Amino acid sequence: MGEVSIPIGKLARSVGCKVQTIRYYEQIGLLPPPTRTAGAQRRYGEGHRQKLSFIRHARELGFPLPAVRELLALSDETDSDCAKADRIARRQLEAVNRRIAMLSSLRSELERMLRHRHGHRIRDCRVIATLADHTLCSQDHHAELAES
Amino acid sequence: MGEVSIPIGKLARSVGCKVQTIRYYEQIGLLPPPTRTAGAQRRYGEGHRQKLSFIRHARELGFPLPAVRELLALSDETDSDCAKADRIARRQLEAVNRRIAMLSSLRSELERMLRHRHGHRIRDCRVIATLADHTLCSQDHHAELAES
DNA sequence: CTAAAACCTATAGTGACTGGAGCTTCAAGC
DNA sequence: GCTTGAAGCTCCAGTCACTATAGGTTTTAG
Repeated sequence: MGEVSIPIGKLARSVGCKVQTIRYYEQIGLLPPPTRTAGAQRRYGEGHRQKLSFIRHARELGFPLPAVRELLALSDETDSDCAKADRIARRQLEAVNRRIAMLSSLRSELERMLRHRHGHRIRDCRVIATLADHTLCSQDHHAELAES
Repeated sequence: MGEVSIPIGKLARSVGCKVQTIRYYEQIGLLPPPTRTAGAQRRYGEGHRQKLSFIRHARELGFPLPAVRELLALSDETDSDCAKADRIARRQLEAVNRRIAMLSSLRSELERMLRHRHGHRIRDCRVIATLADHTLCSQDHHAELAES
């Protein structure tokens, strides 16, 4: 009853990913190597499951692996370098806010479409225009196109 | 003054992506082929810019290309097959809502961290636990782990 | 003590880009 | 109208984040 210790296949099913993906994350140093049985099979504990689940969700949300690595570091960095953790958290928070803003406008547009659809035949669907809007961008490639 | 007609480099800068990415999207049939000059260089109009901008944002939000293709189809499908467009919109709306929910909880956690950080030394960072939470998942790999 | 299911390593393949080589076209300045 | 450098072209190789396959070993249910 000391540890949970589940094999890789069960872990994979529990977070909804492939077995190879887990081994891949270990290989690139994103997930710490688990203990092994005498026959060299991987056995995972609850900590691993949480971390892996976090990684999968972050990836589904479109965070690139470097960002995931940073977010993971935030919780390991318990209080070693506060300023650094603070910077990371602040930057990721901004990224999260931008994503939420974009998703919100896409959501209203999809909702509008579904509402109007009931009244049949919706002329000019604005789904594209909604997300094409630049005002919520990370990069400032705005005013471009102005010159020449 | 009939059309806008910008070259590929300018288009790339205006949406913040690489020139090659645009050519790649054309190659896989995501972006319609533009007109060409006598010397075979691509010239784009405003419609292309909007579509491309949409694709980039959708990708940044983590939508896979097949989903992007569907969303693009929504606006082309002006009223040819309402029922189909309706299904797509409904399904994508659910995906959007799940994403927003996950991002919202990640946001509160990051905000909490930044608040507490001011009072120095935040013990146990819960960023991981926040996104590790399965209740917002698309897949139902929940109750797994129960058997055996 | 089997035998099927799950695991192992190693390597190759895929999707979505990204970069580079080698050549051509465009457009700004003379 | 000519030049010349930036930007464009095609084609192909490389990267990132997985995903699949081959060929063999370990676990575990019966």
